[in-house]
Amino acid sequence: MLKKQLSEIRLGRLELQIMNVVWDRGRATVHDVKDVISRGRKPAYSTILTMMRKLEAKGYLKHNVDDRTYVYQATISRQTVRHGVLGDILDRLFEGSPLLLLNSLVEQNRISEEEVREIRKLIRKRRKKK
Amino acid sequence: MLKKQLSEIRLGRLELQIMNVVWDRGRATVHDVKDVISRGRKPAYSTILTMMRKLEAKGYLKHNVDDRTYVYQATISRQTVRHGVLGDILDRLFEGSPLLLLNSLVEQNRISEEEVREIRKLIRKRRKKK
DNA sequence: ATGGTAATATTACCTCGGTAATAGTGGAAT
DNA sequence: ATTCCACTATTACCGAGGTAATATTACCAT
Repeated sequence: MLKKQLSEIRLGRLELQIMNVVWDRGRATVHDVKDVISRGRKPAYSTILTMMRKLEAKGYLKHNVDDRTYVYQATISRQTVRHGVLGDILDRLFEGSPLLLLNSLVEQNRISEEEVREIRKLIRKRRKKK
Repeated sequence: MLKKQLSEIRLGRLELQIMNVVWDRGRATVHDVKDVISRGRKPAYSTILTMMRKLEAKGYLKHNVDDRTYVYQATISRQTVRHGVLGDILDRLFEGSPLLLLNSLVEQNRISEEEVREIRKLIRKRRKKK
């Protein structure tokens, strides 16, 4: 498979914001993205345009022309990027150990008993599917 | 406190490798780091040197001179960086939801019943400490 | 046909991580 | 005193993410 190594997926802040909008909406124009993105200092239309072209050049987006307007869609799934990025920081910052990562989440009070119950559910569901 | 926002911590691949060596050893010279880092195309001594100077300029390292040689130490803890980076991708890629992140780990088969048991232990331990 | 409008295309620049060659410096050995 | 050695300091460059002004294009309305 020609599929790019997951660990090679690297997206900057703005790139990821753009991808998030496209993922959320399924399809999005430059204007759509510009309208959604608001973060203090909002990027200009031409900035978004440039970045979306670059994302397309990198193969993360593709576009169709609809009435003279480019409508972009993602060619890589959110899940794929999530897995790639997570695996990457797992390796680089947590010695490849999910437990260390989990521990960090616990220390930040981001996991409580409730989340633990949910995880168990997820695991059981997964086991059944297999 | 003047403490920099955690979400602003951004370390490149090589920077993180260097920090990892310094964290592991407590203190390290440029040579120490160079000796430890080996990743296919190994960086030149002067590359490590430059990066360590930059890390010091950014406030992540400091040095003492020992017999004419710079001995570096970290000024930011591994835990702090872990929390910062994790919080960052949590916000940017997982809608701030630890559960979505957990789900991603489960999908990658990085969490099984065993890890779940460990997490529960961690949480209980944490609760007791408080 | 022509001018306005709404889109994309082009171009240029900044910052930063990464890379490394080369220059400088100062103690040690002869 | 001179050379060598082992460091650090300086300098320069590349690629990529980010930023945006400006140019171009092409439809549409008059």
